Amino acid sequence: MKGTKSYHHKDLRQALLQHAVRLIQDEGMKGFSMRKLAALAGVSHTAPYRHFASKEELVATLMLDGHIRLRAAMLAIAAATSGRARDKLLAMGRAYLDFAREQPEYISLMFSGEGMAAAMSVASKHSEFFAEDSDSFGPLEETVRACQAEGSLDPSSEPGALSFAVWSQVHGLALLRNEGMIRLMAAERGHTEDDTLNAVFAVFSHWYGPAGAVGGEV
Amino acid sequence: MKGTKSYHHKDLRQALLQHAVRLIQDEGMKGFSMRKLAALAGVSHTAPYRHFASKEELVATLMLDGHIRLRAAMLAIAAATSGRARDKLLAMGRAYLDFAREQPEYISLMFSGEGMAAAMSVASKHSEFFAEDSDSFGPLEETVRACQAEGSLDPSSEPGALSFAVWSQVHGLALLRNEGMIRLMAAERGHTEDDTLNAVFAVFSHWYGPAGAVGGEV
DNA sequence: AAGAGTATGTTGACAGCGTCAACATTATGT
DNA sequence: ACATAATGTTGACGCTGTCAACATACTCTT
Repeated sequence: MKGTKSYHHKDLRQALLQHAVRLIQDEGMKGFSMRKLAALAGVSHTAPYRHFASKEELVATLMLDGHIRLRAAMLAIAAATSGRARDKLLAMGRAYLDFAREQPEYISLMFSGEGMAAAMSVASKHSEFFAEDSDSFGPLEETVRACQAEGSLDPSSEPGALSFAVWSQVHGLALLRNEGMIRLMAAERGHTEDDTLNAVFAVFSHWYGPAGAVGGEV
Repeated sequence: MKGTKSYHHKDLRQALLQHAVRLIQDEGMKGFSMRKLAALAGVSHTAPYRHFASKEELVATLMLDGHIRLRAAMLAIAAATSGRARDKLLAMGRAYLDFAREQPEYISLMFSGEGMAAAMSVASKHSEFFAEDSDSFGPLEETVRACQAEGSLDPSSEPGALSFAVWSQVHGLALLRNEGMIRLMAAERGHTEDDTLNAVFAVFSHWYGPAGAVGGEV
């Protein structure tokens, strides 16, 4: 076999995406460059342009990938959680936070400035962006509806707005954590970050419904 | 007078910061460069380095500035709102959203990646960062405590966690809006962005307390 | 008032960046 | 087998952040 790996790489593209994730996690968005990426993959500095029209498009692809993973993680935890929809919803929130913690650069890329702008400008050309399987909001909304049906979330609220409210708080919490705000505040008060997160989550779950026991940890 | 403006500018620094805000709002973080900024201020491309050690430090300064403004806006609206603490809290949330809308680049700079990283690395050298008057969280927490005292927020929750929960949701909502998520979703459902925002806010206020009328608009 | 010292601004250079054009090599379909 | 497309390389361009060396203007001591 030997795999004469000169010239044709077959398949780059995938290798580039993988290396990109690692590069971003190692050096942050600041230190991420096409040329480093190319070097990492062992190709010359313009080879990536045979697979991505621009850095923007590569980043957008990465972002789409992140949404697919996030959606998958939330669906998985929802399926694995037996019991009331309310428990599923809280578990999904935890999954969101976990994802944000384990792949901080992914999340900040998916939602913050660069990624979103890139995705928007690319989505107008390639319609496969924003396909169903990258929709990480849909599953959340479904679960919210289920909560309303079982009475653990106010049935009189409009489901879309309610879902957005839930998304907002877990998204906000995830970002504030990623930005170090929680660690900062927790330290000032002599708490651990995890304790603070759990306390905030308890507040959420207290808001959500007529209560009941809440399990799980961050 | 004539103002022979050659050489000494007196005072650059301030002029640079002002031009920076406009530049960022015009071209976004992507198109913001030290050299453009210098050109805008009518000085040569390294002049800014007499006032800021690096681009990072300039951005961090801008971010600090944003926090000061945000805090001021929230304090102002709180002072201008008469009535229950609960109304003050909601008004502060609106102010947060307004600030995020009017200065989207400011907010995304203040909280997202670049700004935060810059601030952290600069804060270790210049201790005036994170002074009291840039603390936009403190006033929020105070109001939350007042809400607990008057009974419009659950008194049994730990005030810090409760405040964080409130911050998380308004912060998340602001960012999701800035990233275009709300416009996207609202459009899909045939609503306006403002209607959606109001609906989400209604959910928040419904969660917050034993209810009561909620006024104001986005 | 004179001159020293400092604060501020300029010029020129450097490496690294994203991207384009021209060219080289390999894979594929007939 | 050969034409053609797909993929990779080399070299160049203008832009970026930042450094070193130099120029000019303000300020303070005497």
